[in-house]
Amino acid sequence: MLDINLFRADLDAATEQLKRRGINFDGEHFSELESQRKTIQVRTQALQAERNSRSKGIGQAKAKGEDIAPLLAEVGNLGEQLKAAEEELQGVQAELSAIFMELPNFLHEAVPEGKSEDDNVEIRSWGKPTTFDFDPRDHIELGAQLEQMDFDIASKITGSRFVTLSGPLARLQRALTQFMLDLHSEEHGYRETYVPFMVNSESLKGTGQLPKFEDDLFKLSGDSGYYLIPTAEVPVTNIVRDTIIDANKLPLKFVAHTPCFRSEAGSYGKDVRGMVRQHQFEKVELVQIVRPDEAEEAHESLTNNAEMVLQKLGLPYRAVVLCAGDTGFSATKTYDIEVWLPGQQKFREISSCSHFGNFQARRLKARWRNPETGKPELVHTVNGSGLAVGRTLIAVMENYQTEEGRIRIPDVLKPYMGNREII
RNA sequence: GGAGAGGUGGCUGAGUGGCCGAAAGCGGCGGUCUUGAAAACCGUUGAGGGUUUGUCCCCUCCGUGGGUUCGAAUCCCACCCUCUCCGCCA
Repeated sequence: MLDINLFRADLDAATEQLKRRGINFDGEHFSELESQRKTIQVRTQALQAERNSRSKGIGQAKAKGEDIAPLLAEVGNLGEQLKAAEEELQGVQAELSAIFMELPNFLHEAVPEGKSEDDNVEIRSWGKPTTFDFDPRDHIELGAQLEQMDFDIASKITGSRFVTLSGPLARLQRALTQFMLDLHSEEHGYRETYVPFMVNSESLKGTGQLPKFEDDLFKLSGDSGYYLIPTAEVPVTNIVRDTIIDANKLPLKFVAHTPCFRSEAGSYGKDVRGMVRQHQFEKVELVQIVRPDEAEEAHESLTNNAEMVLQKLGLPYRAVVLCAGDTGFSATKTYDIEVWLPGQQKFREISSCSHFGNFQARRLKARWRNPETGKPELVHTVNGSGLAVGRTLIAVMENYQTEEGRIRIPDVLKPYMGNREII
């Protein structure tokens, strides 16, 4: 959530910021609500103060054994006035809060202007797109030929956008997961974390998926109100919701492997074939909770941590900074890492690393105690995929394929594959 | 699923209608003492918001949401969570 004080202090500047997001903020409506809020709040608090002092007076009179009947009569309809004022205030505050809950984060000044992913800017690349002396197959064909990846069976079991893996290919996905978890926990200093795969709506509000993006989520029936997680970011970041963290505990660095569930509403016709866009997929997620002055650096290093997975796997990739129109709701700046997929002859997103500033922290009430001020202040949050396991599996399959349609095992995965060389 | 107990400040824990934002202890911070440290002693120490910039005043918060009352941590209702026992069960 954005800081309402930025809007009070300089409404024009705030409105300008939102324009970069393509949002026309109704400043007049806001100002009107704000002045209402001010008036009503002052009145409400004055009434509360009066109630308190009169009640106190009655208490003291009673303690002295005086007759309190005249004092009670004086109170009159104060209670009713107060109740009305409190309800009015609540109404205005709810309206303001609803507006702010739906406003996206301000963009970092380094974010390039632009409307779609075509306007993202490459910042670096690693490796060269893999070349073959035969026509490379895509993962769908490879998986089918190996008889270890089946979309038809999955659609029978459940529906479209699911997959079954079997045999060595299923193990390869597990190997990738293990490899990533080990790399980040042993070499990059993240704490391995296991979390619930279902969350309540408070957690989803905290990280920004709700209230605006309910359609992208799977909600459980029944009265729990729980949702399947769209990413481990939700349960992991909510670890620090409603807490004040000691300065010496920061930064907190978590790595978690979870399945992710996304309804992919609005993506009909996109990546309908194959494992690129599924309702269920595995992901290893990196989350950092940091001091504000260390956030930029944390974002860079977290992105590097994610890239290291691809380097160790020997998969060519490039990193881009997302343009204004492509940057997600809660993020102030996002780097996407795109891996080379020979089957599509394209770079495809395999990780998205975002810096949220204090946007999530404000919703989460996640704070740290700044030793310099002695006061609780909002932390900053940074996270990214490290990596999307399903897409990494695809990338390994397509980049490591042989002419016969088999898959060589990257060196770093061999220990996790019983030293197997090839599938 | 059934029966019972309980949710209070960073922690432990008192508080059954007004003098309670809340005892006491621990912890934290500052100081005295000390060559230094410990101990001891003294002081201090919740969060959010409003008004204002007059650092004076005011408001809210004792699991959450309602209610009763002039007045609620305290009484009533609903819900959530934790613990114990029984049942069922990976």
